[in-house]
Formats: sequence, C-alpha cells, structure tokens
Amino acid sequence: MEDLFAHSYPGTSAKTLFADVILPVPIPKWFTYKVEREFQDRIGIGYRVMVRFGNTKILTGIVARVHQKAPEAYLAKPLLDVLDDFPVVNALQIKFWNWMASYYCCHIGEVMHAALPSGLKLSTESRVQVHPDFDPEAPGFPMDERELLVLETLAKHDEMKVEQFEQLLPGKISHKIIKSLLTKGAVLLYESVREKYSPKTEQRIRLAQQYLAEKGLLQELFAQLKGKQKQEEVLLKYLQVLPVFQKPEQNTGGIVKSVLIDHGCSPSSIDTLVKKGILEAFKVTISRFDELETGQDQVELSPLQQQTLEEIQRQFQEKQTLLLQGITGSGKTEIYIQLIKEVLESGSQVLLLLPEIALTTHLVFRLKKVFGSKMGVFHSKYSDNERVEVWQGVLSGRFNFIIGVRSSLFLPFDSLGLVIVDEEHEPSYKQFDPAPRFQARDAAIMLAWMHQAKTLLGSATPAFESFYNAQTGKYGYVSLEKRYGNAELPYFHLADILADKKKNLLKLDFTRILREKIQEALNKQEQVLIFQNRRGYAPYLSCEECGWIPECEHCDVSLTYHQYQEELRCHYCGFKEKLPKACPACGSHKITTVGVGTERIEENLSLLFPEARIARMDLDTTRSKYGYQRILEDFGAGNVDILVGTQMITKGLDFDKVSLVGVVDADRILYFPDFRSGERAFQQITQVAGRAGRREKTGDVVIQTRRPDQLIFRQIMAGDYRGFYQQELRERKQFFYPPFVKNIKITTKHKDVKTAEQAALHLKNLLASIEAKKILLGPEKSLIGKIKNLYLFELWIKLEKSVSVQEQFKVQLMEAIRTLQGDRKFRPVRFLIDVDPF
DNA sequence: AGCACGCCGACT
DNA sequence: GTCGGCGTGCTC
Repeated sequence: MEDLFAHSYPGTSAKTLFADVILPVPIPKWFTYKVEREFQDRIGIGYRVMVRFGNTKILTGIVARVHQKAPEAYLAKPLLDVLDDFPVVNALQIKFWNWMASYYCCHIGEVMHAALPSGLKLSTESRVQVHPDFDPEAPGFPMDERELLVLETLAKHDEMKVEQFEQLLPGKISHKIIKSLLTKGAVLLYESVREKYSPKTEQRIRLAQQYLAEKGLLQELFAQLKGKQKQEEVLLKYLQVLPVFQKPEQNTGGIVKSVLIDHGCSPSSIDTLVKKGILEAFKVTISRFDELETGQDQVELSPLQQQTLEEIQRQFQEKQTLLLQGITGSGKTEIYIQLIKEVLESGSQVLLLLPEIALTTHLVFRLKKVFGSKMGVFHSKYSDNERVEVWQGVLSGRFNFIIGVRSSLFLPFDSLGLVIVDEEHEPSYKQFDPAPRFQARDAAIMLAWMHQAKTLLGSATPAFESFYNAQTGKYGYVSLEKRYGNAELPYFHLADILADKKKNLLKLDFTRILREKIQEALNKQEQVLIFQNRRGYAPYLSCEECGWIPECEHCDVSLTYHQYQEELRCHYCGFKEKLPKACPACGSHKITTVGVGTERIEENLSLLFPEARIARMDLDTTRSKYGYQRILEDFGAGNVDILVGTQMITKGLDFDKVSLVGVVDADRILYFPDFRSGERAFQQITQVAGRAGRREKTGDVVIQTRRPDQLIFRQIMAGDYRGFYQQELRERKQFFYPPFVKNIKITTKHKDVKTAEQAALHLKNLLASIEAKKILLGPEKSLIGKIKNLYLFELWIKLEKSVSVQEQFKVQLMEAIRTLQGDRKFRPVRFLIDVDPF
C-alpha cells in the first residue's frame, strides 16, 4: 500500500534514498549519504551537494548516483543541502571523469577538483561567535589572560573567522584557546558557507514612474529645479538619450549610470535626484562577456582548401580521429571554420582546443567575427567568475562553440559533434602537476568518442604518436602541404658557434652571420625574431676562481640570477637570496654569469644594435592578462624592430615584415635528457623558422649551434618531416620508446634520501612479479634530485601496447602501492604516477 | 589530502 | 610540569 502511494507521488516515497557523492579528496571511493525527505525530489546525478566530511569539514560534492541501497558497513550521514535547482554536471562528464581517473591512475576526486571551476566549489570558513547564553559575570570557570583577550576581541565584532585570531595570537595557540573557550561554553564555533561566484551587475538609472504617467508633473519639476543647473542637466541628458515620452516602455530598462556620467553628468547630482525620488537607481545582472552579433564574415575556400575539406569529410565517414598536417599559414583556419559551421548547423556542439599562448592571437578574433556570441572563450587567465559564466553558458546553450585551453575539456558539453585539437604536438597539452596528469589531446579523443563525435588533430609537425597512428591507419590522415617544391621554405644558415669563437667572431653570443643578417634586415626596415628558449638573465652564477655555484638550500638546483631585483631565486620552491658580494667559498669577487637567458639577449642586442627598437616576450613580460596581446600589437604595428622571446614567439605571429629569424642556441633544445628532445627540436625550430618570410618574400633563418654537422639540421632545413620521422622511429623501436611501448613514470617523494630510493626499489620488486611484457628501469635520482627538502626518485615502466594488459597492470600497480604504504616505513612516502609522461 | 588524537623531547 | 613535535588512523 505504501509502495503504491510512493509510486504516484515520487516526492513522498517511503523508501529512503541514498546518494553516492564524489568529494574532492584523494580517496578512491564514492561516499554514500542519506537523502533527507526534503531533498528527495530535487536531487539527481550532477547536482552539487553540501556534506559533512569527518568531524569538522564541510565539503561540496557532486552526486554521481542516487539509489535505495543503504550501505551495510556504516551509517550514512545525511546530506546537509542540495545547492542547485538543476544539475551542473551531466552523466557523460561523470563517465569521462571516471575514465580519466582510471587511465591516469588518480582518484576521481582529483579529477573533479580539476574539472570544476573553483567558483562552483563552495568554500567553508570556520567562524566563532560569543555563545548567546554565556554570562561573563557569572562565577564559573576561571579564564586566563589570553582567553579573556579572545573574548574581548570577539565582543567587539559579532563574529570572526578562526584565521583572524592567528594575527591576534601566534598561530597554533589561538586554536587551543578557542578550543578551551568552546568547552567552557563561552563561544560557539560553526562553519559558514559562501557561494564564491558573484554575478556582475551594472548600476542603472530611470525616471520614476509617476513622472512618466503625467506629463505636467515633469514641467512642474523643471520649474522646481530652476537654478539647480547640474540636476537639470542630468534630467535633460536622460531625456535626450532616452526619449521616454515617445517610447515609454524604454524607461523600464533605464540608462547605465556610467553612461550618464560619461555624458558629462555629475555623479552627485544623479544621487541627489535619486534621493528626491525623481530618478530611480537599480541594479541588473549582466554578462561578463560582450554580446556580439554573429558576424557576417564570409569565408572563401581556395580550391586546395575545398579539396582538403572534402577529403576530411570523406575520411570522417570511416575514422573517428583524423590528423590534418598543414604548415603554418597553409589555411587550416578556413577549413576549421567550415567544419565548425557545419557541425553547429546540425545542432551539435564544437570544442576547439588551443595551447594557452595561441589563445590571445588573431585566430580567436577571426573566429569571433564568424561565430559571434555563440562562441565562448575559455582562458587560463580568466577570473573565476568568468570561468563560471562560461560553464553556465555551455549549460544553458548560450555557447555552442568553445575555444579554449586544455581544461575546457571539462565544460558541461552534452552533445559534442566535433573536437579540434590545434597544434596537437604542443607539450602544453600535458598536465604535469597536480593529478590528473592528463594529455588533453588524448583525453579529447576519448571525450569525443563518448559523445560519438569526431576529432580533428591539426599540426604542421605532428607529435610522433599521432603521426604513427595515422601511418598505421588508426587515424585518418590528410595533408595540406603544397605538393611541388618548397617555395615557402626560408633560406637556412647554420652558424657554427665554436668556429666563430675560435676566430674571435662571436660577439655577445652572436655569430658573425647572424649579426650581419640582423643588420641587413634593420637596414631594409624589416623585422627580426630572436628565439632563445630560456627566460631570465642568466641561468646561474659561478665564481671564476673556484667554480662555486650558488644552490638552493631546499632543492637540488642552482639558483637563477634575476638581474632586475639583484637577487638569486629558486624556480622550484621560491627561495630568494640577495646576490652575494663575494664568493662564500673562496672570497673572490669575480662572480660571473653563466649561460644566456632572454633578458641577457635583449641587453646584448641593444649593445650590438643601439639604434634598433628591441622588445622581449617571455613569461615575465606577459604575466598580465593583456601583456601578450600588447607586445604582439606593438610588434604588428611596426613599433619594434627586434623581438626576443621564448617559445611564445613561435605562436600567433603572422606578420609580413619579419624577414629574419635567429635561433640563439639550438643545442639547448637538442641536448635535453629526454627521448623526445629530437622531436621537440624539430618541431620548435621548424615552427619558429616558419615565421620568417611570408607571401611573396622568402625569409632567412639563422641557427646557431656547436654541432652543425648533425643530420637533424639538414632535415629541418629541407622541411623533411617524414625523413626525420622514419629515422627517429627506428631509434624509438630499437630502444623501446613510445609509440612502441606505453610509458608510466612513478616518482617517490620523501624527506629522507634512503627511504625515497628504497620505496622505489621495493615497488620495482613488487611490479617485477606482475605478469606482463614490460621493462622496469630505475630507481634513479630524479633530474632535480630534491625539491622543497623532499628527495625524488624515478621508476620508469615500459609496458607492451595492449589496452587490456595496461588496464590490468594499472590496477596491480595501485595495489602494489597500497601494499607498500601498509608498511609503516613507507607510509609517509608519496607516490606520483604519470601515465604517458613527457 | 586534511585533521584529530596520542605519545615523546626541550623549554618556562 | 607544559608546549608542540609529528607518527597514525579515518573520513560515508
């Protein structure tokens, strides 16, 4: 009987509901909470809920499942609250999170943490208040001075955050005092929750209704205001901007207050009129993004582009994923636009992933012109509020096309039709830290698959894995390269650093040929790009007498010299130190800089070419939200002759006047202790070289190296990606590197060297017994052996390329780590797992 | 991960 | 004696 009743009124079901909640904690579990009656008919998958976790913490979680099965092993706690009227996360996303957690060996809570903009995560603060029943006069417990101090301070405010007491009393003592006051019943401790997201509002002004109804009143009013010139002015201005008597309905929306002020009205007079009840002030919620009309920008495809587009469409019929190889400036953008248009017209959503630094370029403006306000941009420099608005925009359907960085994979899409990953070879698609350490390109393919959508990977110099997958037929492949000749390839010059040095021709790190080419370009008023992949002034300092090098106290790295602040800094833990006047080892004053950073190159250039206008673009000069854009605009406008920069200059520059590109130190890219260094050198040098010469002009590229005889340079110069690929592939096969094996890197972290190493060694032994074709390497001290006083050891696993083997292996790997952590000796050791590491 | 609880050294 | 170190266990 009861059940029948429950069926007809689901909200009053007699059965208790339970919710499995994902919480942002690294525990490989879902947590089951009881759903109280009041929440039963407004809960479901993807709702945010507030729960008590442990004794004190209050957390925001996401509901992953609602069911009726009470947990057997424990008593479920009740949900404290359901935060939304509609789900903010959909079931597909939860599926995606689960995949990511299992593929990248992390906890779903960590994925959730990365996925939700923090504006959607509630923060709780512990607050303290004087207990309402507390009587300070009552003879009760004796209070000591510190307790009285806290009570006194508290009495002045009606409530305080726990952290505020830390200023009053040093750190941890305040905790104790509050605790003792709590047991004495003098104070009340509670968690207060606040929504972090706040909508943007705008102050508006309108005419009070009564004046609108009766015209006579207004005339009277003007008579009254005679002599009050400023106020009269405001009113006149208002009527001028908004002719409310012709169109009374327009008064409701009023005018933006700042617009009136911009028209020369005095803010105080406006306020006075509002106080008198003549004008009304009100607030409206507005979007943080400009509403743009969908542009009418027409895209014309060239015959080659049209042909390529058709080929892409043809291959998409058979393949889910497709690699489009096309050199920069070959017209990929127009093809993207056409594809996106078609998918949007069919009613599906589109996601275009870009590496972070490519996101502020003309490409975005171009797309904005075409797709207008239906396109959302998701930036890493966006504020939290802006991110929440993009999230909500996808949820509400306001945006059906998103262009964004790797984390835009997590936006709440419900019907993706196409995902494009541009510059798919870019290393910035891989997240290093913290978990989930995912590769956005690969995750995008999985996400697309879950949506039954297509993925298009675009690059001029594809990642080896992608090209391999295309070669083996796993992906489709379309090329957008000119077939005959390489008319667009610039003239390459290899400059031998050592040879010039011997002949005394190397001046301030510049070879003769590069100096001459720069001078030539300057004479012709053409622009120059100088590429140096190291920011700062100099990597490190060294004593000329004894060779002493300043090192960080907490990390196993040398300190970087920052000229501007005259200090030495650790890039790993933030440790700072004033520049020593004398060498602490031998007392010598001859401390010199070793190595070259962008700052130093900039300085050298200004010495070599005093008449040139030089700018620098690296992490340090582009930190602000629009810093990058400003430098690019300046360069584009021709206000700069020479632009020095890191990898950033390989992106987004598309200027006709660049006739010369210089690579200061190619060896730095080439000799990186990493199996991908060759690949990366090929990609980076090709990319930056591609900036030289456009359209009708052929540019020059000068590559400075100590080893000009290397094969890779000839391949770069010939634009021979395939040749390079073939040769490199043979090496990868021979030495068991991806794409022939699956790499997993495990890093152990502990304050004691021995323990860190032993943990890795024990893990290796446990893994050795797992049945799978594999190679185990290490443990070896990490490249940077110590960070923040924790020692790091690495274990590399090369696993056979079989999905089922990998899945099993990962499960057993997690088990092995759990076993190890059962050993008290290894309990405090942290194990970081990196699947497909770089 | 955080956080509380609990058992040991170095100070008023 | 207390304070505060950090090893240990737990979170629905």
